[in-house]
Amino acid sequence: MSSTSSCLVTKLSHYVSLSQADCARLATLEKAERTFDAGHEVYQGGDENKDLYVVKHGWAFSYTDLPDGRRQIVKIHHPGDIIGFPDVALKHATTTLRTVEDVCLCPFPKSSLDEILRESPKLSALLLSIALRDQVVLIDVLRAMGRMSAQERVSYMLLDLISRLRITNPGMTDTIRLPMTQSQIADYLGLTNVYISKTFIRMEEDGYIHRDQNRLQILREDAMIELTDFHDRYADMDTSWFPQD
Amino acid sequence: MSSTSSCLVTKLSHYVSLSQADCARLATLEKAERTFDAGHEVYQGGDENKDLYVVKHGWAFSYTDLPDGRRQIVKIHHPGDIIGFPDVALKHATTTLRTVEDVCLCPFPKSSLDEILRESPKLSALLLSIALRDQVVLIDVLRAMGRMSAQERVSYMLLDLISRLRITNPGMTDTIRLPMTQSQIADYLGLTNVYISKTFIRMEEDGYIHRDQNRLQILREDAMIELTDFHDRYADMDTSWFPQD
DNA sequence: CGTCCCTTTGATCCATTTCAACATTCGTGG
DNA sequence: CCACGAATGTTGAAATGGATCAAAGGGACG
Repeated sequence: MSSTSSCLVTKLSHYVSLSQADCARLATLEKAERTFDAGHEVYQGGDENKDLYVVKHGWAFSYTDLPDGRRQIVKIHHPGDIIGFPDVALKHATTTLRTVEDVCLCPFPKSSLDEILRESPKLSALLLSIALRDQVVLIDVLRAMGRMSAQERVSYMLLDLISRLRITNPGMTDTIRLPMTQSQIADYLGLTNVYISKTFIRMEEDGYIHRDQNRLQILREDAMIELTDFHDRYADMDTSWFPQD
Repeated sequence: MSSTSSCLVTKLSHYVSLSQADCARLATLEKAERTFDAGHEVYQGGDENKDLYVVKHGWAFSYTDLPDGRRQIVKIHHPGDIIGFPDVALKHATTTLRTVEDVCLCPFPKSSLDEILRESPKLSALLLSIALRDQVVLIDVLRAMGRMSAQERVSYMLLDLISRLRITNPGMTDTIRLPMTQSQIADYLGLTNVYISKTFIRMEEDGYIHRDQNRLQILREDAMIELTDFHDRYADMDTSWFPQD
């Protein structure tokens, strides 16, 4: 299995150069493979926490429901992402994982982390950094949810998505495929499907975006960056303090 | 320096038993000590990221502002907490740190983490778990901000605070000291100070809470837990997969 | 005892929700 | 290849939770 076949290695080596041994360690995480249809629930909140997953292709998301049915999507997963990482700290899954489209996932057991922590300080530092960077991103989302209007939130979401996709896909320009429904976008941004529709229409009229099928073009990225005070958290991390192998 | 003098050791050994060597490693993080007056800004978002801090006593919080002044408080820090952990992944601080009252902090350099990652797999696993658990907590906050009413958010905040304080303070019953102003609570919950006032009054009338000076008693904890579908993320973590020293 | 900060109160306003109907797209089987 | 039904998106009217604004109380502290 060559390292180029692994989205995870692609994503992680964007930040720091990895030894052969470390690449091999990561590759073993993607040994197993399972495919799921669109709209399938892979595991549910409350389930015992057995596996983590690396996304090979397709989009998925994690969500929680309140008892009365209100739903909050907390994370959108793309190829190369590790799913279920936060739940490693706890005995039971805190979210439900649902596919957006047909998806291929690579499950691996929590205990694989044990080996990494014992044998590769550098990879440990990288995993820790990813976890901490994801915290920063969650904080950005929190800021959006707590203090931004609908249009600002939508803008923030689009900027975040395109920044993430650019990491593994450097050829990307200003157009993204957006396979999620407006109801799902609403559940991610803490709004309603109706208001997402109205906001998209408004943003299109105002020349911020252009929609065509499920493709979305960002026309005024700079204006949206200013509107939301957006910071790209993905482009680079501080790896200067990492232990050397 | 005995281990009982360290809030950090107290907090961490709640989850897993630590070797003498590991306790000593943690204790060195708390060697230095600085005190700050109430309402002081210790560092600002955008500053170069040099130190982390362990809280020795007093409350503080981290926040970000939008360019037009809207503020979001993203984390409230208590004794034993590590401040600035998420920013380790990045070169610059993403939030500003402000004290709520007189505070004593122990600064230590990022590079101390390097030593821990190289020398103690178990402590590395614990730090990683803390980071991941904090992600779960942020997800809970996100759910509250995205989908809960004002009264539910206030309830969630109070339950979260009391759960955290119970870790280092097992004698705690149902009454907490709440040194934050209503404006600060509003900035944490994505509301306004006016509406926080109205919500507190309503909750007091309805018999959920009782206020006296800056002490707050939770009268109907069970009802509030049900109202918010609250889960305690602090009481225990899954340490079963940790490497042994 | 005056000043400043915090909390409370009430009136009014507005962004978003809710509800309901209608339009469009898409997948599926006949 | 078309017809159908289900899911998704759009539209408009009415309702509402929380924001905004402004003024008045209350407490702590010099």
